[in-house]
Amino acid sequence: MSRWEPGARDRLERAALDLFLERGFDQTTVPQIAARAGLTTRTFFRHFADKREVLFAGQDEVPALVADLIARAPAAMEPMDVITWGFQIIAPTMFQDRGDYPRKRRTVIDSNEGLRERELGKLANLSDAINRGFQARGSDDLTATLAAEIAVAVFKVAVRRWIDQTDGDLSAVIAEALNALNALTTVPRTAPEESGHTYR
Amino acid sequence: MSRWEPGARDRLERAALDLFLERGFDQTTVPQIAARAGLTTRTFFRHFADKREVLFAGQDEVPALVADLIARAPAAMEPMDVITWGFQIIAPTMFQDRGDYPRKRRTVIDSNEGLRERELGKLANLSDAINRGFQARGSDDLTATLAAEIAVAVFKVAVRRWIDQTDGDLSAVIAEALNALNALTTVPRTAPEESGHTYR
DNA sequence: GTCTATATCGCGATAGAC
DNA sequence: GTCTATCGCGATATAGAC
Repeated sequence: MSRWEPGARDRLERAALDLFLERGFDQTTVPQIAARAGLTTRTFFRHFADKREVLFAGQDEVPALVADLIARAPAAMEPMDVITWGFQIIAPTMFQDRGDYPRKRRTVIDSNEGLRERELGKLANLSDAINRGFQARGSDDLTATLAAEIAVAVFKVAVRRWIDQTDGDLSAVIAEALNALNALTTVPRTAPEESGHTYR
Repeated sequence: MSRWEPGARDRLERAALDLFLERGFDQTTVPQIAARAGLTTRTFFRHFADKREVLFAGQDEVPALVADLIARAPAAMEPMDVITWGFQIIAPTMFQDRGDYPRKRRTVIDSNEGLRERELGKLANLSDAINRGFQARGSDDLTATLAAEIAVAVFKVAVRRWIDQTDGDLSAVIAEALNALNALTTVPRTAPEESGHTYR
């Protein structure tokens, strides 16, 4: 829609990922990324707040989408069921047809402390949105916060496992993680006690 | 023990926290911190990898300590019980006699995205150590990872609540969080089913 | 798009402890 | 002498200001 080549943002993302894989994140400079995309350093920073952000493009809309989803869940559903239900809805479409991209991206992120931190920050934003979603449904602060943390933990663990195993679909891995969580939290206590269990 | 004033590291930490509170994290420069501590910029970076690290001094030993604790738990204990047991042991001594420091520190960290990310990174290190600890006890990878995530989530939520409420002791807040977690994960499902529950 | 501040780090020197 | 903490200089890239 202008005199510039379209898809500048996209070209920057690709150039960056390629360079990160070729020479490492630290060894790649922003001028190098910009040059490979046929753009200037200034343009890079117009599109991305910092060098790390180029690996997290479009992720800032996710929290709002998930919040919407939670708001749409049947009102009577308990938090853990909302989580299970929500995963069933979004898992099938997540990371659809992204080819090698998720794996490459993970390789780069895992290789750098700063990138791992940035990813955790993005997940924390997601957790906050989920937290607010549950509070909007009437959960108390503590319950909503814990539920949000658990949802994100399951998501994080499942996605990593899904990427590690070349085959399989994400829904199955998520179901597996939810089952493991269930087993973990419902296992009989070493000191057996009644249902109204209380930690002291 | 030398011609230099001792406690350089300590002075840097104090100077940094004070300046961060006075003028904000971004508005504070490393030379300013060093100057207030009576040292040079170069010395600051010899003690701390970057400007953020000065707020996380000594936290790198925590994962190893927690791993030790997990290794010492009775072998028959299930993961969730190890977590409860572990909290009971360390909670009473955590943040003992730190006065205003935890609250001031939290104020600064909450005020800056980069600092929040760094904190999440530290907690991820803790989670990894716990994960390995559970795997060493024989838990499968998925169970250990989820248990570690849950432990850290409870810790994170509890500490924040403890800081927010001026009074109260940490043990009580942790117990409260564990109870909420228990309620969250054992609540009857909306579609009631038998004990060997499986998500699909 | 240009200019600039400053975070960050490599290297060599120095000063006292042992 | 060795070891360690510190300092001073200089270089570079990020990131924000203009």
